[in-house]
Amino acid sequence: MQRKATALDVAKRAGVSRSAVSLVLNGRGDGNVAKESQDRIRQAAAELNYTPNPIALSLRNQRTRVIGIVSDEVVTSPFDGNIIGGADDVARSRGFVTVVMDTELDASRDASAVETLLDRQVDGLMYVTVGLKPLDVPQGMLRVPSVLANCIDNAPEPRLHHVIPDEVSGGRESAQHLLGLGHRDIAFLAGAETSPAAPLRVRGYKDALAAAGVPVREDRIFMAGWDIDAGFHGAMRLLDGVSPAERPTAVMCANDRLAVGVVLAAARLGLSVPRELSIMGYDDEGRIADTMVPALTTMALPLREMGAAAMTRLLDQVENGRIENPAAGQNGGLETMVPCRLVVRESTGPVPA
Amino acid sequence: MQRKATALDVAKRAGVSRSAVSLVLNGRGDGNVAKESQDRIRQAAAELNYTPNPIALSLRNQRTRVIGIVSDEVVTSPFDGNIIGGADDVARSRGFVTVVMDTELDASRDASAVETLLDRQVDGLMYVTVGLKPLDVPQGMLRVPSVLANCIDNAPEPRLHHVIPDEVSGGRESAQHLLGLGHRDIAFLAGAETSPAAPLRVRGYKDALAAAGVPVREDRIFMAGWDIDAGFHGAMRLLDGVSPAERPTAVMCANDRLAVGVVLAAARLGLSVPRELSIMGYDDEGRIADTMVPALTTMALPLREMGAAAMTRLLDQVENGRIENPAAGQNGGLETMVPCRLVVRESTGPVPA
DNA sequence: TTGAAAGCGGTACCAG
DNA sequence: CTGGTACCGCTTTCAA
Repeated sequence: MQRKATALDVAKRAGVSRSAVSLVLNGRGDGNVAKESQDRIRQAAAELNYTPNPIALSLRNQRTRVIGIVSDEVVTSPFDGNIIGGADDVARSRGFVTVVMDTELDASRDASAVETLLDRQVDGLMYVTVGLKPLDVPQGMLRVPSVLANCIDNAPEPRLHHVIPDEVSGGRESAQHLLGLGHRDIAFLAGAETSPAAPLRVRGYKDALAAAGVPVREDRIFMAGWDIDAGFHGAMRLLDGVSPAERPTAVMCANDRLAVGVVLAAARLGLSVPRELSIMGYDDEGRIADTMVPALTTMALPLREMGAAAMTRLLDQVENGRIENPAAGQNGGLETMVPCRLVVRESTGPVPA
Repeated sequence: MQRKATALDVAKRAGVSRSAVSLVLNGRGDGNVAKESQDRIRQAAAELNYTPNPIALSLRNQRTRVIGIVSDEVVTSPFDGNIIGGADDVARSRGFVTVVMDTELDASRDASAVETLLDRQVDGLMYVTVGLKPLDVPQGMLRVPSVLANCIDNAPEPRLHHVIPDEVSGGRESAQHLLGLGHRDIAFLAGAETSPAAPLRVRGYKDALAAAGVPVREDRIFMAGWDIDAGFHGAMRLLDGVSPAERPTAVMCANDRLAVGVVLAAARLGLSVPRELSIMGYDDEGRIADTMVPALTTMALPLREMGAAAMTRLLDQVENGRIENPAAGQNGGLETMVPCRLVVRESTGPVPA
């Protein structure tokens, strides 16, 4: 395959000038170019398989139709990749291309990633994180339309719109599911305070209990961590050597990995799930929650929806030519909250008699 | 912040012409531009914070210093993201930018992703997959320097260089680890035939047994799948209701998730790991193998190294200007195999007396 | 209705 | 050693 056809090639073949080609192919032919020439141009373009060179377009128009996505570790970690998936769907469907740069949690790479992207003239920027967290927004993001997915502008006066999951109601609905099954003693392995998601989910959990008239016991809430071993040890503390009467009948976990640890502990202790103990996860992590034995009831994070919502918002801004950062408080709409979704599988059941 | 400085701005400030600026800043000043002008130019450039516009550069040079990475589902799945991490490290260190497009396993998006990237004039392409697999190479990849990571050109006459893990020796060394601990009856949950990795690991396993003079029992090898439930049910079949004498003393798994299932089954059955049963994983999946209880002994996939090797190879080609695809057999070097790495943790131990 | 020409930001060639 | 100029591919203005 030889060099790609240029507008000049098309013009020659159609016997017109480059300007005519440009006009016609951009829909501004009528009233400027003779109908007949228009046909010849379109035909020639088709024959030559012509598409304009995006680089020349970028240089000329000062717009690239590229959206830069900076992630803390979405690409390299096993989590939350679907935020990017959802974002990319929307971008592609609107004729944009996304380019992803992952800083692998090295905060010093944030600024340089943004600068690189800006240098390449991206039309907009999106920052995505694994797990809800506050973000020190790189300065450069304020120079083009930008949006935050799964993170929140960590500044006294937030400047960027963010799209996040509704963690409070996620925690609330998880607890409600368990309450609905008759459980009254529900422990909560709540992750770690280092993530803002943990306290929010705890708040939801407490709200639900309170609303149901069930007393909240602080000693039933553990901030242990996010991994399998934390779930295992937390569960052992809760269950090992404890008489059935004193033991919680259900354990809510702040993610599915904790729940795996709890299931494992239950197996070690000979406790049947969900007959003797109900266990809930959170996240609906692919190929964990659904393939666990028993399959985990969990609260699904709306990852694709979050990505899609964030990208939609961003592109609206880009296409409306709002080059300036949306001043805070402009219309109060600095936050989009996407609801989580309860997924009932087999690890939860009615409270034991 | 206003418009970025251009070469013209620098030229004006230094009192020279644009051409002089270009020469000096590209190191071709000596012998062409007076020493003194050179200093003024460099100074002016520094003051104005000048960097050349990459888009203009691309248009002019017909080279973008962008490498396109197409992935089947590396971004959106929890696996193998570190291949991209390793590749990106190398690219960045050599002044290239990578742009990743994930087709989310939709093969029909392959070609269009490649075309989009080509259209944007990437200097090279890399295709990355989750798990070793044959790849129907999109036509477009043959038009620029390209390389395959974790996949193999699925054509009668392979055309593209690929970088893959050495699965045979991975399987062999896994088995050798167990053999070394005294195990003689080692079962293997080998994934599924749909992946070429499975038979390769099986071959390594058989090689090791044969070399140690241990008879291979086909009924000890299960092709069950890749997920937790497959591991669980496979293990139950192997262990449940079987007398200690007839039971394997170790189970090798083709990935860490299977191993999680096996650990779970062992817990259900009251078998202590590794005292009564040794369990090995494969992959060294982050935050699974290392946080499992007990932590999994496993065979680590050299993901970062693979990404780095593939990118190094690709950039060498790009920079040597080898625009044509490297004809097969050119120097026999169409394959790079990277060794896996044994990681010993707590799920394996000496064979029970 | 058409085509010539300028300009986006560079690089590289070539007279002077 | 220097500055002018053409060109990369496209859009857009403007004169004919």
